[in-house]
Amino acid sequence: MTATDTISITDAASQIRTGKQRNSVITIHCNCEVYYDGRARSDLHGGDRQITLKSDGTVLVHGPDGYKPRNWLTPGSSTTVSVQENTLSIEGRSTTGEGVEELTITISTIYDLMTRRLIDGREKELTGTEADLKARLVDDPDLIEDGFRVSETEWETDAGPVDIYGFDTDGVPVLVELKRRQIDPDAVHQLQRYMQVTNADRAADASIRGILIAPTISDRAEALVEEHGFEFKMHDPRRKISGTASTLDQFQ
Amino acid sequence: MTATDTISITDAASQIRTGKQRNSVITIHCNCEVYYDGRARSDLHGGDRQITLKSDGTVLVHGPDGYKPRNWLTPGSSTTVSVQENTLSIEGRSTTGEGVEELTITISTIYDLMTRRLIDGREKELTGTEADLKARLVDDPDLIEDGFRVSETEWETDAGPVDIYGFDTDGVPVLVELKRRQIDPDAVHQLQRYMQVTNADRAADASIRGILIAPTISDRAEALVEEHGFEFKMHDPRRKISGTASTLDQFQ
DNA sequence: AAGTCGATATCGCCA
DNA sequence: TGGCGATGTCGACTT
Repeated sequence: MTATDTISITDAASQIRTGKQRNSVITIHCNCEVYYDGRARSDLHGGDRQITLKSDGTVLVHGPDGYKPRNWLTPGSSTTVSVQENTLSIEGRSTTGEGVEELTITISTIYDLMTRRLIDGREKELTGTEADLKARLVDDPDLIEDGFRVSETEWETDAGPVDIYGFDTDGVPVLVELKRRQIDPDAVHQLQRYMQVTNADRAADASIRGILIAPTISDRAEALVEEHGFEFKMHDPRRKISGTASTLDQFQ
Repeated sequence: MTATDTISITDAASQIRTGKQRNSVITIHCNCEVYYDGRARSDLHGGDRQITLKSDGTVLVHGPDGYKPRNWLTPGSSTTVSVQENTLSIEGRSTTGEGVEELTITISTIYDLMTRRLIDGREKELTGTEADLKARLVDDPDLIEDGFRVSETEWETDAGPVDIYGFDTDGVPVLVELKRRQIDPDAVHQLQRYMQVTNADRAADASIRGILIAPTISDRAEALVEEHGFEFKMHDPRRKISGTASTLDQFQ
């Protein structure tokens, strides 16, 4: 046994090779450098990281902080392991995307290593998405506006699909743009383009309304909303839709 | 010792608590269910996963495949560990973002567990980004167009910052929009908005050019480019910029 | 295969 | 701190 609390390079190489053969997930705590060349190029200096080799070829190099990996290879990559004098190299290669991507991990010290065959389905129930919001509004159009009548969802135009297309109580056509997050200028411009191509198909003076539905709106976006004569309605993607501040009470 | 190759719930709880106190990264291979409630809501059924508790509060629940975690909490979250009859619960809570987010992991079996203090700086050299491309074009404007003169980068307009603003050999103003990836319709619309607000500040008949620079362009985007009278120039973010197909030879 | 768009996007920059 | 755009975005869905 070695004096330090680490795993020998040769032991680690053996375990990694066995794990790969068994389609196991391999997780390592180590000190390493990482070089990446592909869509971009990066040099990650020496440091302690967690390395994950998934059974679908994914490679993740995580630091001790942050949501995103410091470096990675996307699913479908292939990896090889090799032993040098005092280092263990893991070289990954991906050709699934456009062009070749390569990741070279040079490990100087291995603190911990574990391999395990992980079996997991993909079943996950997720609610609170934009699709859920749309479904609820279609199911109960009064939430958009009293007497609103839905004509079509994902209504195709030359500028792309409109989330909800319908008519108000006066029979005036309405384009509805949904966002589960804050409305930014892009969202307003998107609605603006829908309005343009839609109006182009109609009499020039035909009236048509544009409504944006989201939990919040940025200042710049709000200015654009007023400029274009659109309307903004608050909503909580987790609850029922609300009107603007002045009409909030009716839904409380 | 137990007959199966697993770790006892109480042992695991002890190790996790100790690891958290030491600001270690904790990595677990286990069978678990995960419930999330926050910006959305999700139910992840039982399966084998890799769980990572980072020293900054980040929680990641990875399956055996894919780049993205099945569930997660962003940095700054706090976690508590508790032991039930036959399960180990890790409950995480984040209040850093807008609203509260909660993640509940119920572990039925622990296959492997390791904790380690990982020390890593944030130093990483990355090249091939849009910023790099812009720097190279500013450094050598002839790459954009022979005789091009850069006036400003990130030039602020009412529609947002223009990547590069300059003049061609005839003194005609040029707005340049850069993308390190393919030009999509959004990018063309973005340039269109810059053109609009810029032209609004000038004589209505003042000429001004719009150039999009990217490695490729989608069909729909190309149609928009022609419609608006813009120009598209190919570039390889890793190499030197090229002209359109007809002028490619001059750079070969 | 390519295009398009949503995301519990995350992340960094700058006002 | 909020707004805004880039990301080696990823991933799902449509054509």
